[in-house]
Amino acid sequence: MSKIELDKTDRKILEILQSDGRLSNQDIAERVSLSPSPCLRRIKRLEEAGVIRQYVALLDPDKIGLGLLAYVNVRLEKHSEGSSGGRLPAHSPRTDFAQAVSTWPEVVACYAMTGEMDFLLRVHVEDMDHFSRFMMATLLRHPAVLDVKSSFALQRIKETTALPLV
Amino acid sequence: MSKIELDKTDRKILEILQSDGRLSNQDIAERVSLSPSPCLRRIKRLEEAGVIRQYVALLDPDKIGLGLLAYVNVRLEKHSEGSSGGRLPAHSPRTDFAQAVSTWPEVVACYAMTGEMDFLLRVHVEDMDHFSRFMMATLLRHPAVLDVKSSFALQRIKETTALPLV
DNA sequence: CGTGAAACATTAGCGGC
DNA sequence: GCCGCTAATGTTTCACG
Repeated sequence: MSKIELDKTDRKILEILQSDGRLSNQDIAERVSLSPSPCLRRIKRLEEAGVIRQYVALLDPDKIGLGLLAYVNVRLEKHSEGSSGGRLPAHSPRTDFAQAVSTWPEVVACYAMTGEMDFLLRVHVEDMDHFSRFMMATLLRHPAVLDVKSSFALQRIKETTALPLV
Repeated sequence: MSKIELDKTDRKILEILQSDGRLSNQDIAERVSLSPSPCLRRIKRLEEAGVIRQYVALLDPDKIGLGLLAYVNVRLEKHSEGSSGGRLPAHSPRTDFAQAVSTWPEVVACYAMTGEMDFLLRVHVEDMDHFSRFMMATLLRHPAVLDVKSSFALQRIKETTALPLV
């Protein structure tokens, strides 16, 4: 569940796989100056420990017609529970909203956040038209939503899935 | 550069590769009811067209000691250019800032945004201590930065790199 | 689009440091 | 403990029908 011990070679392997997840074990082995079998054993160990969570292909949003990236701050209605003490209710506005979000394909990420706004959503859509349809027909129609503030990406300065290896 | 024509089979392939980027061509071929060679030809075409941008391994931030995810809104100083008309200056606060951001490993994403705040940064760090060091020693020390507002992720409701295929 | 064959990659077992 | 060899098995890739 928590932190894993990584030596220099492990970090090198992770760096390589974060930048090219399809390199062959042989190539990786060569780059970390190991023979294929111990290299593969390390990779397997990292996968089983959950350090490597998944291998994926990253697509270009523009090439598949998703030209607009929005970040939407959402504030939910305050639910006055009152009665049942500190217990988490099975159907709070929060859990309802979290469940709904998971089913909306436009929303690729959603975090509960500190600060005034309760949630931050990352939304990929075709254009403003699609975005406003999503807002009117889906997000603003959800009963738990109190208000929202949207911002749109004008320019991608930096964007990587590779985490810094400390 | 712009949109590419995708048929049903292409979309199926992309969906599969977005969820498992290391599946063998043979497996993919089977799942889309094709034999390996036309399947490989399609994948190669999608890679060359730039629809598939990259294959990567996704790591678990907690497992490598990056327990804190922050979103930081940054506002830059207003630069009074005045003289040189509409031309983009080679050293505006904006381009300086964009270049600096690219070199900070904690910042994994940065977008220029609409709205009051000029930039949105996604920042992965170990803990609050590391975060406040990053703020004091790096972000707030940059001459172009006017002010910042930070929020922290309390809970990951949804997080995927897979884009919805329209 | 599919077949087949050569080139290449993966992976388990075993011995050595 | 971790490394590297070997050998069987499986995969990719391309010319050709």
